[in-house]
Amino acid sequence: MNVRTLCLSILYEGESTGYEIRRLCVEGECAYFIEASYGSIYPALAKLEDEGMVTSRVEPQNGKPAKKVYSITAAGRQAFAAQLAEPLGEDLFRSPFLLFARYVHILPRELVAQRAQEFLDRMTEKHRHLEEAMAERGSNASDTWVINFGRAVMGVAQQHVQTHMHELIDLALAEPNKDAAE
Amino acid sequence: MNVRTLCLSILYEGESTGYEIRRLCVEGECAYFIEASYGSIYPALAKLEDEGMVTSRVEPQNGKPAKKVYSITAAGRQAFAAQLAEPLGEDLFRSPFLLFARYVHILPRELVAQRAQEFLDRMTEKHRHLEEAMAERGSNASDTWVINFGRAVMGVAQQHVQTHMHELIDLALAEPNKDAAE
DNA sequence: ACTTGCATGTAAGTGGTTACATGATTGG
DNA sequence: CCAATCATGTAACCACTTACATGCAAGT
Repeated sequence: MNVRTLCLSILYEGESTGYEIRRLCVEGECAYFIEASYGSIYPALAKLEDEGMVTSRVEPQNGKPAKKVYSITAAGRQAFAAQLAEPLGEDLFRSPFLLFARYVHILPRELVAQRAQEFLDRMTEKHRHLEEAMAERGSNASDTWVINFGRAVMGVAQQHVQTHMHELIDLALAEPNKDAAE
Repeated sequence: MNVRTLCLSILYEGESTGYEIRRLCVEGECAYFIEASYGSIYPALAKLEDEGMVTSRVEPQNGKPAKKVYSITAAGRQAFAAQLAEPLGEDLFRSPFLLFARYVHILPRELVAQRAQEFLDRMTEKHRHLEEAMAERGSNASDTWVINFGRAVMGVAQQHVQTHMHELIDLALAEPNKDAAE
């Protein structure tokens, strides 16, 4: 979905700031994987305030710059629920690596090995992250459901790459003469 | 990646037209899941021709409008390979349904059941599509690798939803009085 | 008569990202 | 002294989507 809805969903759970919302998405607890930058979050929050979906208060901090804490309003909650009731957009999976993988036969073996390892590392990291999220907190039941879905999917993805990456690497071009160079 | 690279990747395998490229993506064989509309494909092809990455020839057809068949050039092949050698963008998975799922406790049971079913149907369809792609054609080894990855992931995704969707539905709001209405 | 499929393309709009601007404080 | 973290925001840019414009032929 869009950043607007993302903001409402986070504020639905409790007060937050633009900075924190961004952190939640990038490093974050957001198990359903979405990313947003400041350049989209701050304008979205400002617009939501304009529309009366959220309110803000400035909270000074000692040693740190003041922060603008946003809270969702009744209208905001209603708008969010209405949004969820509307037909959902399609789920999309975009993988530059899988495009890369289709052309390993024209690429040097070394590069393929490196990219495959990087892909595996990212899968492993995401899986580990979800395992952690599960173990840590007493999240509510639906959050748990979402995390478990993610765990299941990431689990096989990681395992599949781990056990089959060498097959992909073997399809790559013979590495350009390394010994001959020296 | 971007539409430009997408076009090069398809033309790398053989001649094609803007119309066909779009069909390949939307309905298509493109196992690594990407979508693009005419509004992005046609300009991308025109620009690639400007840059000498592709050439085109107009092919009249009887009963159908003439089509513009594009072919990749040596420069195009080189540019594509160079593109693949560059650091890959991150794989991203965006699921409106998983956002929806986190808030089932504030949504009517009927709606949740419907959306969950729709989600399952889409998973099943995608999985079936990959199974078909595998069975059908004598695709090359790297394409097969990519399809197998997709099959593995889609397989568990589908199965997980199938076996656990009722748990999610049970978390929904009690359905608003239906019998009382009449 | 109307819709669907084939086929190409443009213009306007959207929903973002990247980079910049600012500034205080803490830690290496 | 420099980098990083906290914190907010804007402006320029980008890729892509949606809707429009055009047109012919075959099927219903």
